[in-house]
Amino acid sequence: MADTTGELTGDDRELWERWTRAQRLLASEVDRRLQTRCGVSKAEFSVLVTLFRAPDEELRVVDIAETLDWDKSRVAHQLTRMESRALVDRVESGARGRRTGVRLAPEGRRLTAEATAVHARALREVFFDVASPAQLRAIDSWSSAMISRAGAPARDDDA
Amino acid sequence: MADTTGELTGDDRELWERWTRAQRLLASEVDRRLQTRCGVSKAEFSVLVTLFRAPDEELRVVDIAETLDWDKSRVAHQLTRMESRALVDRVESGARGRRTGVRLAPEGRRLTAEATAVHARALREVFFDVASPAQLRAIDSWSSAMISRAGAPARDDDA
DNA sequence: CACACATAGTTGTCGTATCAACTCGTCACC
DNA sequence: GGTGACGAGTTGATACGACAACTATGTGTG
Repeated sequence: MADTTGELTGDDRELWERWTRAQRLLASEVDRRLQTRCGVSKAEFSVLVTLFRAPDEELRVVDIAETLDWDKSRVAHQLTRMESRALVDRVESGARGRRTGVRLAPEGRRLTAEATAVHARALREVFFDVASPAQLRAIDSWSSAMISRAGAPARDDDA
Repeated sequence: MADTTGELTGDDRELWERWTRAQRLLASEVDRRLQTRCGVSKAEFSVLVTLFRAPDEELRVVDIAETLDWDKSRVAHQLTRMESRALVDRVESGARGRRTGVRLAPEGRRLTAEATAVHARALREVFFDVASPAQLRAIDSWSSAMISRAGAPARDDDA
């Protein structure tokens, strides 16, 4: 609230830079572990977990897009790649009238279990066991405020 | 600290998802403002600010790469695009022996000033004026801990 | 039944990020 | 003074994400 131009103090600027840098370090460390230990990208993991949580492990493209807050074409492209890796199957629905569905393939289910464990362990080691309870509370309350302020819905990646 | 597998509690998982979502909302809002109000992408802005802060507004590709923690080829590609927009010039150094340098072009300098103001105002409105002082302190202390834990150097984008 | 219209999904294009290969100049050493 | 290693920079291949155009499958109304 210094002035009317929205300028920042040097301290503010440094805080912002530290914070974005810390976020980036954390995210890339988690991604790196997923990639090197399971051969799964963050995007793939997001899709796998979303499907895994769904009833019958089946969803429509649009459901995945809404859950992850992705563009539907991004989902389609991603599914094409994952289908070629035999992680998911595009099925002729049957259930919901006549639309197509996407299901976890056996290999996808196996990978999901493996990656979920790696992901959880990574989060604990590089985040939850590093931050103090007070820091976690502050981060969480800020997150909630930010989200409710934006009003938006979806959930996104990083199960 | 539940067990030896690194599993997370449901609360932890929700906290993590809220937090990554909040980060994403904040970052995309700032990026969106930069893009729509100045026609500058986050990557372009990072390069502009890095050059602007440098002595003589001139750096080598490698300096930019280290400062932003980018791959040098990413910098080269980015500079090619920005050069075609007349935001930067590749100069025949002169100073440092015979290597090439990168300088802010006049249009780049103008844009930097404009974008810096927009960026600062955006940060104030969507971040500093939203978070409480206590939250900011906690976020900052966590960031510092995270960075020193990683030991890493560079500074990255988002001036 | 036909027509328009909405919804779901795919495809193509472009800009961007990563990786590896390549060029070119500098320097050390024989 | 050649030659080989190294550092700096560029380029090309490939993958990914955003956006828009297109296809195909409902749904509604005359």
